[in-house]
Amino acid sequence: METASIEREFLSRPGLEVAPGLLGCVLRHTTPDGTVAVRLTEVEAYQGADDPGSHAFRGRTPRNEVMFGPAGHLYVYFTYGMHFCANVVCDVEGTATAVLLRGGEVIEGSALAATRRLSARTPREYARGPARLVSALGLGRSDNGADLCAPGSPTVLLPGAPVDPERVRTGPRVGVSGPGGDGVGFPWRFWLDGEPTVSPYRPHVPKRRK
DNA sequence: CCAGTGATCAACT
DNA sequence: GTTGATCACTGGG
Repeated sequence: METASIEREFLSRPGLEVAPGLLGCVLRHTTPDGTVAVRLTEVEAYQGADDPGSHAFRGRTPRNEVMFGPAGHLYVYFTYGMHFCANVVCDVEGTATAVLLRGGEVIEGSALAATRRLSARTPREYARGPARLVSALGLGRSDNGADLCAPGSPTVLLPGAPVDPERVRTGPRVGVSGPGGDGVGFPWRFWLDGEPTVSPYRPHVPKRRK
């Protein structure tokens, strides 16, 4: 029997509560080219209206629409003119919180991931970083809104081997200022200690005007 | 270190 | 309708 996906009920809570529980879980995506699965080793929580770092901070727009929908769907966005990143939408419908998938280990479809990540020098780099993870899985704009909890979905979130709570580490979010970023406020980034697929920390850099 | 690349959105005409 | 700043990043020096 096929392994059942993570239950939507588990995800229907604030992203901050859900995030550490996603470590060790598996995101699997199937396309005509084949299947790649990634075991999550690094995630970040994003809140809604009271989180300046969140895409949902300024309210509902066409881009962040799926963040406001029910839990268990994928929020995929395009950034820096060339990259996609993916979040698991959390919380109840109308409340936009989510968890950014920042890093993971490819545990299935390594050969296919390699063809999608030509610049990677070692397999650990296939999904080390949010845009790399999306690229390795073969996700894109058309996967925005995909249901991760539906039986038979080509994009599915599965439970993984249990994680030792002692290995869960927390810290500020990457590339985000204010609450939950820099050293300020809350540690909204979660990762598994000792995993080589956790992306390097980079502080937020304010852009200078020309 | 820093350039690339284009969608997005607020602030304007 | 247009402008301009910003951007939850990556790869190459």
